Amino acid sequence: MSQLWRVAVDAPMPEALTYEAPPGLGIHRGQLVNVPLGRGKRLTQGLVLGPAAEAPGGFTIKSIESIDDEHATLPEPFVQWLEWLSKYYIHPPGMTSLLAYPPLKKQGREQKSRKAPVIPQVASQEPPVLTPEQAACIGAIEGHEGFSTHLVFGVTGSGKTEIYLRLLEKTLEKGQAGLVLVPEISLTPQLIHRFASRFGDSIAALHSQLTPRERTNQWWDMIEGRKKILIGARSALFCPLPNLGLIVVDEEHEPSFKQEEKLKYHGRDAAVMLGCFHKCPVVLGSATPSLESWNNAKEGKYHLHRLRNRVANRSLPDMHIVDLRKPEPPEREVPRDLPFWMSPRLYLDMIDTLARQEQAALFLNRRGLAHMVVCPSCGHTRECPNCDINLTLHAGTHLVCHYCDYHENFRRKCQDCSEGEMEAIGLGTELLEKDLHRLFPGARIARADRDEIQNRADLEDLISKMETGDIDILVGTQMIAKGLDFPKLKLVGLVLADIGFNLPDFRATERSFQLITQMAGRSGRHIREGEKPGTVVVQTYNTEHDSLRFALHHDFEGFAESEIQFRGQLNYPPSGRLLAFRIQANGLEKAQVTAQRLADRARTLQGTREPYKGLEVLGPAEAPLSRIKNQFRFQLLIKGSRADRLNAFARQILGDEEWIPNGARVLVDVDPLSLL
DNA sequence: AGCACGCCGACT
DNA sequence: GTCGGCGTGCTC
Repeated sequence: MSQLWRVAVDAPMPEALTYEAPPGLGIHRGQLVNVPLGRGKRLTQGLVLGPAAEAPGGFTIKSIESIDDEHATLPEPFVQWLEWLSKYYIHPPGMTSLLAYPPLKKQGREQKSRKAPVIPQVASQEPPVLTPEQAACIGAIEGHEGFSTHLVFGVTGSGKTEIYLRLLEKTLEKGQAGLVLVPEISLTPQLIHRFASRFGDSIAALHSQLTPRERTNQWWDMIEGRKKILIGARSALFCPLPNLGLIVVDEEHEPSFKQEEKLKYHGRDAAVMLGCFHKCPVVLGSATPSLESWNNAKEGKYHLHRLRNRVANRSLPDMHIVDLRKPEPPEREVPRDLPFWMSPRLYLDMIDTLARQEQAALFLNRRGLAHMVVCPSCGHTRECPNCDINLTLHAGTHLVCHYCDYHENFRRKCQDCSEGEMEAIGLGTELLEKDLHRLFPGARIARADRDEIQNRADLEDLISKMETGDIDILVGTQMIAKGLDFPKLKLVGLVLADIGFNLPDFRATERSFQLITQMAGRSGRHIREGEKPGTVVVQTYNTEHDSLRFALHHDFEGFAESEIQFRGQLNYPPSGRLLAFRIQANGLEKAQVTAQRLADRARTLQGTREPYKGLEVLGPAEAPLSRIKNQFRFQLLIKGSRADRLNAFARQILGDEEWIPNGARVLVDVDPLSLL
């Protein structure tokens, strides 16, 4: 009898399929092969995972058609990593494995392209002199052999990038390849430029703006060793680099590292595992580390490296918190008709900034705005008695918890101070811009939000206008908080910090803290020692909020300690682990029935197995965006303390999936970041 | 996912 | 009569 092989085929099969190898075809693990699948003469690609012990019943075993000779056998550590991804995130092994190949065939001969090259030619630059802190950090990381994970915790401007560059230099000297992951948003030409000025044409890049052809060419440049350092968004992990020597994850706290569809992996966590299989160091960097990473560092799983000082002794900005409930009387006269969102303090700071020919940026987090209910006189918001997260307003009549489905009627009168009337606040960047034109006639105002900035070119244009000083006031959402570095920007205003606090998500406080700290980092980045530092004004109805108390003093560690302790009380990450089931169906009834059946299966299973009794099953609850294009959505949350147990539990609940009604879908999100 | 099969409406 | 719409189901 000929040899049987397990092949992970490019189809949504929960397991690899079994094929036989025709004589003479030298099959081994890690090869890409073509196999017949289904009744027609369809051929599909698949990754050979290994020999099969025995033939499964009920199938006539088919033969592997051929070996795909365009692609060499994947490195063994990489195959192990793919298997881990598939198991950990409960995703079909074939659909996971096939992500490791480029979208197009290899280009025979280099074509002449009129498009600008992916990596620009730039003049090389002398490396700056390292600060003692930077040198110590590099030395400490280099002191480790094989796999280790390092969290570089350094305030904005403390020179984390220089540390990555030096470590990458050493990696190249050893003849190894380096992988640098950054959030898509910060993968700008400026960043690639900076790397190119140090490593010349040893750089390849992968990001969403590349055409399939460019992507394929970059992939081969790395695989065949013409390029040594790959910079990319999370998907760059799937380029099977031979001889990988270092992985860097910059801004490791960024939520965009989590893929929210298909294989719902976290780029940072997947990077750590890839380093583990490759036995190479992984360096995570952030000014506001995720609490997951911070906790791992505190528990000794990651090595912590602190950079406490900004390079060239640049000072941190002054932070001011403005209480919108009772703004302080202004020092000087202000117009009587200031809009409610503009405190006298912010107004005067803007006047002064503009008078000095410096720039101001106003930031408004628009997400979740429609649902936000706040008491204007005391700042109170209603929380769920079971989940300790804010309730959201539905149809203007009742408040709902999206974790446990708790309902209560919406009462106008504030139940905390019995004075104010709870109200939903409406505010958008367009309104801000309109008011600003009235308040600062003649000022050049630019708006940066999803409506104004549609693509990379728009963002480039905005950046260059900020750099040349063609903009006086910048108004925007999320996107202006990240990674931008403008020398003339001296005042940053956070218009309404509360919007971030009140999202119905246990990570809301963490997000707020990160956002405030990031915004603060934008202000006065290029101030020299002795000069007046930049200014940050944070307006809020809730001055006592934890994220503000700590951000005010640039105290990440204090914040992390307090927040981790709070999360621990309710077993939220990083103390506990979460797993979310997402239920979707084309009818409300069907979605509801499926969700209930799933919950019943979960609770029944919990009763039968001792180790599952420590898990918590929450829900099912209607998802906040409960209907999208007539797809009705519910979710079921599982809380536990151990990832392996949650994983096993989820697999058993799903079982053979035969119980799922036709037209309904049950998706698993392991370590969900967003519960919205 | 992708492809075959199946069971109903408007065409030469 | 049959061409083709896309809902349903299966793949070692």
